[in-house]
Amino acid sequence: MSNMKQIAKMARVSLGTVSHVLNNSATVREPVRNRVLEAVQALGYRPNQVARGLRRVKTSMIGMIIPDITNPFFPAVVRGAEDVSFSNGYRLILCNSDNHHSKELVHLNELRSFLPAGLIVIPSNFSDLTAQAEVYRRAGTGVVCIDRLPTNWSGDSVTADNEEGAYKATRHLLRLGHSTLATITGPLHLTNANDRLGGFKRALREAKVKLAPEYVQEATFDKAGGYSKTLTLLRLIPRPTAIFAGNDMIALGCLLAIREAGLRCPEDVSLIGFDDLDFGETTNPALSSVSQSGYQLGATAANILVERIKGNSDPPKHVVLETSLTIRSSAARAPN
Amino acid sequence: MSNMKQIAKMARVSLGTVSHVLNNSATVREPVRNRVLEAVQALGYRPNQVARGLRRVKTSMIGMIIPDITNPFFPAVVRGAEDVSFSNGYRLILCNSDNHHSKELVHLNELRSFLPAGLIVIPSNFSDLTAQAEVYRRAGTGVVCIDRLPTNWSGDSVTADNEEGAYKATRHLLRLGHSTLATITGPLHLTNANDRLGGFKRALREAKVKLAPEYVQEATFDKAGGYSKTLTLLRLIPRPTAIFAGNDMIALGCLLAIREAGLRCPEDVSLIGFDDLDFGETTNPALSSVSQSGYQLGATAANILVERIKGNSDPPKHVVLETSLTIRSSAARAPN
DNA sequence: TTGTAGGCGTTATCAG
DNA sequence: CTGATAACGCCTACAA
Repeated sequence: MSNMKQIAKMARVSLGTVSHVLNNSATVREPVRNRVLEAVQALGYRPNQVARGLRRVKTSMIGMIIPDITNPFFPAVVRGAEDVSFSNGYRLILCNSDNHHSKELVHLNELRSFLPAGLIVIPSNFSDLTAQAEVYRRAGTGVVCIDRLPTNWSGDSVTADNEEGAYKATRHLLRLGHSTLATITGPLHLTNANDRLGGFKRALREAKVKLAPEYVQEATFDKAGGYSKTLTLLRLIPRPTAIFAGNDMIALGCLLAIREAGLRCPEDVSLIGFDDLDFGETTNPALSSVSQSGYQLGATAANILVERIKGNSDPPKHVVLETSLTIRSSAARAPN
Repeated sequence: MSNMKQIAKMARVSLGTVSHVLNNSATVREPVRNRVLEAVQALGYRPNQVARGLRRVKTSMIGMIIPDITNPFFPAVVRGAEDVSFSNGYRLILCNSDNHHSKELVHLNELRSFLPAGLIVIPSNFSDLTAQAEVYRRAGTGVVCIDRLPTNWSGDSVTADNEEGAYKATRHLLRLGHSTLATITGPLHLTNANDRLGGFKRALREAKVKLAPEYVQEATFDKAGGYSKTLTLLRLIPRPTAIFAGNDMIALGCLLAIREAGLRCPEDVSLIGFDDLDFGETTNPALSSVSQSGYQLGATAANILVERIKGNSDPPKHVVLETSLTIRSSAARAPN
């Protein structure tokens, strides 16, 4: 790999001049400039990112910490972030926290020594990142939280409009004539799970539909959680005729449990999920779901970071992305 | 962030000594050594990875180039790679090639300037990485190809036993009494797609079952590909009673097309996929599929890389991972 | 407009 | 066993 010294020699200029034309840090006369550019071409020179990072005290890498890339909601988020990072000259370092705050902290701490230009994090359970983010901020490194917010978060954030999405889904159920509704939420210490519950409750309140506490079940954001809590719900009297699931994985568990209980979806119990993951199209019945763009979540976060890196120091941004209801066949009119 | 100079000052030793205790590059007397370690503790020192990388001409990052993290087979691969990388002190830089060889080359070229310790790549379409890999190899950087092999690849590789997996699936179909079989393959210039076709053909040959060329359809590795080629297959006379799909995404498309043609799976046409992705459990009918571990694919590759980094210079390794048949309900006895 | 030189934090070589 | 010191490749005052 060639370096600036070789370029300088070949172009018969000094090292500094090479740097100047490469970074436009000083106007260099055309002929000289051209000689440098030609040498760069000839040697296939590319700046050594590591040396540059050391000198600038900031590399062109963006750290991304997510719970688990294996969870089907996250790949799109990562892709969105990677795309805008890449097109702005940044690379993504991917870290999985498995939703453990301790692992998240390890990543946060260790990533610092890589001098990333910024950080995108989907907080783990019980996350409080105030202290760590402050360390980064002091080093001039932006941190943006997405999808859910850690406690006390006051920095940049991008989230979906979870409350509104849940509200729309619940209204849809209500309009279909359901009056015994239930919900299986994600872990309620997660802001997204909690906001969705809020939207669900608001819709019921507005429709003056009662909600007994047993009809709200908290689960983990996965199939197993949805499955077991659905079994619980289906034993209730009166049995709910509609379930709003905190996300599609939970909804998948619901579907399994409903089938196993010898009931039919949507004839006996209607179901709406959240996230609108790909598999929803091909479940039986096809899953109605609140659609949010994971891609946009990641892309928006990366964009904010790029702005911050460029020097934007506006007060923290809190972007809230729209959600919409995708109607398929898992929600139908309430049985009499 | 503290640095070695501060450690040295606090421990009243020279910079070099600090380096020696940190890297065990020389035996340092207990008391001195302890003073250093204490200072490290006290200041919460962590080596600056960027400076270290510059000096060593090698960072502790592993580059990973995959087609698209959004394709449901790849997240597990990435996770496997990330896990063993992380536990060995390496971080993963994730790049998406979208299966374009040109984008893959851009990544390959640009990643060099980050001085990665190694590279894991799932080759794109029509990939020939010989030249690039040679450049890396000369720099002492290992490159391991996984899942499918680029043309002329002679370096380290990890793949699934695609031929054997396809063979098992086809045998299963044969044993169920099918005699008019068809397959929808992935793009046949991809080694994995081609190997699967090979296994399919071998099973038929051994069973002395004829295979007319129209019963082999090549498609892209996705739902759309499976859908349109299934429509083609179902128009054939005699209509195939069993389809072996090149992967689960294709199988999903098959399912849709079969349904749309007014036929039933598995009563009218049996179906087996490849990859055994999560959604296969919840399609209707649940999808039988050849199971391969994406996680192992990634983890094994990372392990090879770690060995190479440690200095292992054995001849290229070609690890082939086992595949197994997961039987669910999409394949049944042939209709009379 | 161009060149010079110091230093970013580490590691490695080589004296002592 | 420990300490100086010179790189690694790049950027940026500052000088010329």
